[in-house]
Amino acid sequence: MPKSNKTPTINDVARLAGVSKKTVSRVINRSALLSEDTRTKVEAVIAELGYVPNPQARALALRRNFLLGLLHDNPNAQTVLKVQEGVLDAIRDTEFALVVRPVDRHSPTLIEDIRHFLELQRLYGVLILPPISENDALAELCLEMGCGYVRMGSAMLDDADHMVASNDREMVEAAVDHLVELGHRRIALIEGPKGFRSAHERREGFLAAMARHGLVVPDSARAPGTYRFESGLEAAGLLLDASERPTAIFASNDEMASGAFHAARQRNLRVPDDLSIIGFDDSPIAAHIWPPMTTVGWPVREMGRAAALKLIAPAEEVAGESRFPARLVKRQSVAPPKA
Amino acid sequence: MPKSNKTPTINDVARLAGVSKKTVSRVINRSALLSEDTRTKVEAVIAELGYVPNPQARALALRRNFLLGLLHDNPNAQTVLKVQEGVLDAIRDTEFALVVRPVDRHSPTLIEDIRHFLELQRLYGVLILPPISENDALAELCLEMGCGYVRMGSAMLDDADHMVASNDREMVEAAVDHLVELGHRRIALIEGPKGFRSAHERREGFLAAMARHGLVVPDSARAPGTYRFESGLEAAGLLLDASERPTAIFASNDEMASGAFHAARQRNLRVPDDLSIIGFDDSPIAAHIWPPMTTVGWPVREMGRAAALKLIAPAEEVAGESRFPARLVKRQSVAPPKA
DNA sequence: CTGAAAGCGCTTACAG
DNA sequence: CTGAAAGCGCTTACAG
Repeated sequence: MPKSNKTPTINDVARLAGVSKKTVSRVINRSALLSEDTRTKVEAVIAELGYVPNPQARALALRRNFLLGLLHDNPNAQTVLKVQEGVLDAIRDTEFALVVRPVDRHSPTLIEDIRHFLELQRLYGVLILPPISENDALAELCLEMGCGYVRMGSAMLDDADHMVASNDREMVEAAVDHLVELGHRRIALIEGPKGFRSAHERREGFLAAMARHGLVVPDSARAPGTYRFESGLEAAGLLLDASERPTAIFASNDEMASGAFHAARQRNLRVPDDLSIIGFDDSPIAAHIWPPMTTVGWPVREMGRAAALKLIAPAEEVAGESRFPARLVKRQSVAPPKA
Repeated sequence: MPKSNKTPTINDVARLAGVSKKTVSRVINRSALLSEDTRTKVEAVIAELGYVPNPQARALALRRNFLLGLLHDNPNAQTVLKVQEGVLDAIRDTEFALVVRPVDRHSPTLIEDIRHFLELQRLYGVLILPPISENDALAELCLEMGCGYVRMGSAMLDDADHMVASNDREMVEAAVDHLVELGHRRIALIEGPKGFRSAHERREGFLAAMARHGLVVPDSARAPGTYRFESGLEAAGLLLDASERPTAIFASNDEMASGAFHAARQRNLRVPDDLSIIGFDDSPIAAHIWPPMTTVGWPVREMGRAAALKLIAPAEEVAGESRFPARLVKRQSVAPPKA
């Protein structure tokens, strides 16, 4: 018997099962070349001893850690945390752990920093959140370093094994359809920042739906934003002060939509009576602002879970899914336009 | 010369420097027993080769990983993420990485789950966020497992080496003082959930300040909450429908304060003209709600950084600090009461 | 299908 | 102040 005050090692298992360490190793790693008898016998001893392979030793021998990395540039605290929860759902009761790594997408040494990080930590794989998930050089780096990766984003930027995406474009179309059905014709857009694929997708969805309905979008009905609250406030100000005031605004995310609420209030415009507003993300503020905001919600946690499974259990069914539909969450910031 | 296509190991350094591996190891680990000459020579070779010790190998030999863990029960996404940023500030350019571990404080197997986690991952140390940082059994577990730990919280629950705390009680007193100075007398409290130390501290601060000003707090001026938006809405409803309506409300966090804003609006009460509101946390919603909310902000990121430094560099100056003063962030949800 | 030997890249007693 | 040997707990070729 192994000394009971120490955690058992592969040697203890081998001795008690009467096999070599190598055979125990084969059981741990689910090698196919094993007689059913041997496997059963070894598994019994493993269970009896409560043996768990030491991750540090495996990491050294395999030159690969049992760690998943989360690379992000803090787009939104709530999103990052939900992704973390999703990843945790996937790795619960496995030997994997989650390492987080916030980065600065504007750093000139971004790629080199991450290269060093991957080299040092020898991660099993990384999940990359938008907007840095849109950086192809980063994906190539992972490939080159032999590090698994899955990108999260608003459109399929990579093959299904390396991508988990929402359907932003379609959902914004649906949001515009919703406004048009209620009778809105002058619908304005607050755009996301240049260089963000999600901003691009949402704008294209908006313009496509407007075109489909035969509605024109004058320049005065489009305003740039940065995804930040202040930019939404400013953009909505521009939109609302135009000669042809819109009856509805689609803001490319909830934070900017919140800014639009403020801009409306500053002009004594009531939401939704005088102005309908739709946001995107279904972040907490959408439910907590007054009146509660209609917005597009996407399954962040599920996407995080699926992304992690693609990395650690590609055979599982969920791991095969790459497209995750969002949905329109109807609340009280939308009403028919006043006659 | 080592093969240039491989990352250099301690053997390469030893050979080139003409010393034993052990001596190189001493340099890496900053052993005191080393001649200045040897140290300089070895450091030169390390720099030339760009040698970085392999963390996996060190982890195996030391039975300890160069990983910091973040144990939390998702009190607030923004807070968790800011702590992560603070920790990253501390471990930047070190060999440490940050592992996150959300837990469920209500799980009956909480301690056993964490024990297993610590046993498996052999973390260097963990940072524990409130409210689970208030769990003494958890701290004892860390001690027992030989895992460093630092708790974050609203009061000193442990000695300075294991604690980083804000001064919630004082700050709530300051918030009440502010209201009293403006002329408020009927000030109500929305409490945080039972069992949260922060809720306790904030309530005690509130009551102490009211007593100091000689103001009574009838039962009708205290309402329970859960730190969630909905509970703030409900609690404020109770408070505002009481016969002696308060002219100001202190809510124990911003989320509940946001609920109070809604409750006021539902009753056609204007903030701050008819009702002043102060929250706690300085979360994004405080700045984005209308009107912008006066609240207590605490230095979450700095506290995260200090906590991490206590773990990895106890000698550094910042690592010695344990008390982190919050401050009152004055915005527009507070005004003198109407005559 | 199974095993003995060597190795992953470090550190820990133990000497000297 | 410095080093040779053994060990941390696994896996990888290589045999058989």
